Amino acid sequence: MPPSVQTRREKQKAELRSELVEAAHKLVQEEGYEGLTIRKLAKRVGYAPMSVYSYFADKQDILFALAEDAFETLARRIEEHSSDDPIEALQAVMTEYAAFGLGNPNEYRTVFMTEKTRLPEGRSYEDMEEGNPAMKVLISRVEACVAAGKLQGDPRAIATMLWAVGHGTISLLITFPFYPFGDPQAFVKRMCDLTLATLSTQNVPPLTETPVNC
Amino acid sequence: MPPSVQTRREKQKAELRSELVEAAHKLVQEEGYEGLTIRKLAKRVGYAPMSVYSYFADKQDILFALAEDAFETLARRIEEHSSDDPIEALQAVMTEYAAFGLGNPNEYRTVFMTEKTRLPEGRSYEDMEEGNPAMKVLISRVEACVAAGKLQGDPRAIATMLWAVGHGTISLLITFPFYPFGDPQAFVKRMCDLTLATLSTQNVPPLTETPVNC
DNA sequence: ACACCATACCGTACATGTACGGAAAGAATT
DNA sequence: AATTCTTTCCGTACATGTACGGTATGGTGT
Repeated sequence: MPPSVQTRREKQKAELRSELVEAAHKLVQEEGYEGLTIRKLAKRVGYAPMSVYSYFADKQDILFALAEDAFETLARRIEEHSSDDPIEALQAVMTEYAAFGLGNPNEYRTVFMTEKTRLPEGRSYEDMEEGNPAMKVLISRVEACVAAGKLQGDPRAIATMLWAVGHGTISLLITFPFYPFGDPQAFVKRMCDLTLATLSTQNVPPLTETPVNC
Repeated sequence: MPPSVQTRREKQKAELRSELVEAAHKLVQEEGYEGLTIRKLAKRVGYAPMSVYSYFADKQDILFALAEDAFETLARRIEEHSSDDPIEALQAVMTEYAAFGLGNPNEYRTVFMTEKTRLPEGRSYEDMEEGNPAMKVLISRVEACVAAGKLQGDPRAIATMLWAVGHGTISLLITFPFYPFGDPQAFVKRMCDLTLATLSTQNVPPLTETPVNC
């Protein structure tokens, strides 16, 4: 079908939106995270403050757009760190994930530490999972481990459990920077090893099932 | 020493502070979490809005005071759920901790999911650890397990790792309520079992040390 | 050509957290 | 008793997020 008026308009709207995201990005770079305010952002692109709301539902939405960019960078960085050994490749995911979280605490927080009361704009959780490129890599590398016989069970369940461990570790490190975790990277590695050690010795059933014992 | 003027004043100040906390508590009960505003709170106790700041550094400080109350309740609830078997007693901590987090997401968030840039009022992390009664119980039950030979290694390190796992699990459940974790309690149990299984098979060195293997 | 309407943008207004300086009152010191 | 200091409380002011309604502009249907 030819580019209708409708689609041209949508394209223009998308362009303006990404222009706003870019401006927001610069603002954060220049003035830090809390230097990003709706009014400043609007002034930057020559709009009235309220006009920003034509492109973003609320401020959270802007932060989320920024964070999504960051997570694409993360995914790329993860894919640069791979290995022939599927377990090592999996460990690399955790390591890079942790390095990213510790290096970009604000982005990490907006994506993983603010409640998702509503999924953003009618997406299912699957879209969300596919939407987060980092999570996508995690799952695929878990699948590789399962395929290689290094892990056994349901890949999604394994990935979710790894996610929980990784997230717990990173978010504690971010939230309690003064707590004596020792070297952050070492702590991450320990947690990661701990989890993989057990996961590799047992079959992991899918998540919907309730475990048998007790 | 006799109660000086100084101490009487401090006592009165503390009373007024807890009066404010109580009022805040009622406000939250009546109007929900975001119904708690400085202005409403001040009006409730007959002060001008700014006077609240004589008793609390900022709004976060109020939320924290509320959350501390909640965590004392949690600690009491945990101590009601014990067991002769130290491992079971430890599992009970995790179970109650999870139930609490899922049942009081707001309190959980303010305590464990908002950055602690500064420790509140010159406390060390140890005070903070001692200050959180739930964490205190966790550590003591870990120590019991170590004493009974069910776990081996540094109790603080073990407790911290358990904390990381528990926190990761709970905060994901809170943050992504729509993600298909399956039954929350079952997921928590799985994570807990997973961790304890491995921890029980290996010696856990203190946190300050870096693990030997690469 | 005309009326209609969706869309994009804006102006105003409000509730909120909180910085700042001031006032009042009581304690401490002289 | 007079003065100075400290503590408590407040009034004002500002930046912020955002709700609401208005307006203009350009495309659509008659």
